[in-house]
Amino acid sequence: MDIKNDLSMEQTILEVAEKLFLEKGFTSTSTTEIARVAGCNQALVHYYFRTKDNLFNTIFEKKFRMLFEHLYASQNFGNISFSEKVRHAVESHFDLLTNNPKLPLLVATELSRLPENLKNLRNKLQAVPFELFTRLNNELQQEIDEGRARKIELIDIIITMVTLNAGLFMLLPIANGILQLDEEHTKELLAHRRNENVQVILNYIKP
Amino acid sequence: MDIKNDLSMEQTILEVAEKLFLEKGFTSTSTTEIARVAGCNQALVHYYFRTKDNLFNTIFEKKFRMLFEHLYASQNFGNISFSEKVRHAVESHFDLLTNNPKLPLLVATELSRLPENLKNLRNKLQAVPFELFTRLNNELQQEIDEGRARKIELIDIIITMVTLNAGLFMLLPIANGILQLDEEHTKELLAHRRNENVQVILNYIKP
DNA sequence: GTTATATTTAATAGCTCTATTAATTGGCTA
DNA sequence: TAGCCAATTAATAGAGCTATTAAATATAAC
Repeated sequence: MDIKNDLSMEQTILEVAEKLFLEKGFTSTSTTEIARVAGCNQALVHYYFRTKDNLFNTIFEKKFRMLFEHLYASQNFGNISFSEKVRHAVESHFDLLTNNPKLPLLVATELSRLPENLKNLRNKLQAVPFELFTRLNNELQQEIDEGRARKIELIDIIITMVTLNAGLFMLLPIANGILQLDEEHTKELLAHRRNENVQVILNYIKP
Repeated sequence: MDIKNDLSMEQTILEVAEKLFLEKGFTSTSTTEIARVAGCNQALVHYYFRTKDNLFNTIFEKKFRMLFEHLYASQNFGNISFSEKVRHAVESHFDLLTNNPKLPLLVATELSRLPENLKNLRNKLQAVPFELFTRLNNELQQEIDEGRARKIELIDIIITMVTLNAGLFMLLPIANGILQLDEEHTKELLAHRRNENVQVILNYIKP
């Protein structure tokens, strides 16, 4: 049905699998369906990746790593004010999710249901760069000392940002269904909420 | 293994099914396992509920309805200030999720993957009580007019509250895994975030 | 105590899924 | 062209799942 050409079949399988896992989760996606959509025999999926678990973990690890490393990477900016850094972090995180709207739900689902996977992932991730965390913490402390922020913990800012942004994308299909939004209005809603989420965080920090 | 007595077997099956569906989702839960945990023959599950879909929908509809009706019900308070009403709504929503921590993820997962279910649910729900929405909107307008709130839409307050609270519970297992929290520290985190989420919303509204 | 009714079980048909194995095809090289 | 290796397929074992059917057991009614 969905045969792709001019890509190696191994790559095609990976891409099809990623799409299907994101749409339907691990359990509801079968190697049989992956093969059907990729346009190859089902045994080929196992030839390249041996097990369904292997295939899934290959994809999942890459995506999970991306989410995390993005959080660090989005903070490599020098000479702007703290609140501009916060704005940039929120927007950058939001944009990442806009490009990967189904990822938060997949991550939440698969890690809730198989917490032991989280242990493996945790070991494979580079540790949270304490240097970065410390630096941001110092900047925040300075903001507080100079009266530009209320007394607040950095971790709470991060948790608020992540739950707010990821929560929106995880609940978006429901909001769409209830509010009966078409694609155009969904885009508008997202553009609007991007600004609102920035506002929520900035007001949260404001003294 | 988990045989329960002194309840009708039909009720036991319902309770076991609810627990398993919440833990593992629809697809990963089998009627075979439900029967095993309930301590009865697998055919009995189908005797009472005919299909797995039926059983799931019975449970899911009840839970979904609860989530919605709670949102309305938590707003039947007369003589307190608007910001106290907001605080109460956020805390009450948070507490509901504390008692049903796995529900948001189940709802998000199953409705994302089967959007047609959402249509059925939508019809079965009582329509959003416009009277309530209008009344709150009027109160908010008055707050804005009198300078106690900045110019803001009611729907944005609601979206912020729901994504913030539900997002936290959906991501909690991940936070637990990453931060290595035991049960005690998880409780502390939740108690803390309950206050923070109130603060986030109140600051979001503040002029 | 017998009969009707509700509850529960055993057995099984019919699927679909994962994973493996052996055979087939196709391209490249010597 | 023969031979090697990678890519691909056909076939299938073995398992689990849903749903149904018929039989067995318990419960209540008369």
